[in-house]
Amino acid sequence: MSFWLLKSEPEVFSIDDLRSSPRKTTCWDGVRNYQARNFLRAMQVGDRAFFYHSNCAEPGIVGIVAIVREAYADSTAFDRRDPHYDPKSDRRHPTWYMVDVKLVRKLERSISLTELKARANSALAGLLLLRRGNRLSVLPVDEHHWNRIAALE
DNA sequence: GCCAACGTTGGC
DNA sequence: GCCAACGTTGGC
Repeated sequence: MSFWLLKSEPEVFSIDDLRSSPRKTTCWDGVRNYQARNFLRAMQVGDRAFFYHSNCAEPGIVGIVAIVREAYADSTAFDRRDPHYDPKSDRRHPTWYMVDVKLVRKLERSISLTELKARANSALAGLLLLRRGNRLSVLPVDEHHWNRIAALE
């Protein structure tokens, strides 16, 4: 089992939106960065991911999700009217992929980016989320980092 | 709203 | 292949 972190802007899709989704499941579409896409394709059913709120008043980890369907073609890339439309992606050889994720639970207490940063030089040294200039919306998380973060809740 | 960081595009 | 211009991300 591998561990990941998925960013979402809460004004676009929040942890509460996921909680109120049918079967508390959603497809994680719209990823248009090759490195992030490669991480999506490496995900396996049963993997866990932190749900992270970005670009908001208090960025941080707000929940835990499970991967419930492995990577498949992101259909929004084929839809001319979709903001994530990409004419370079074709149905036979898709450029972009998505996975399905299901809510495991919303954290009782969010873990803010500030809190994570406070441990950037100790318990969470090397955490990719804290790397300078990091903008990837899909990131792997080492198991020992996962455990240390989970212990902060 | 600002701006640093980074990815992509396209001319050459 | 280089690199300037441009667009996006995301913290603040």
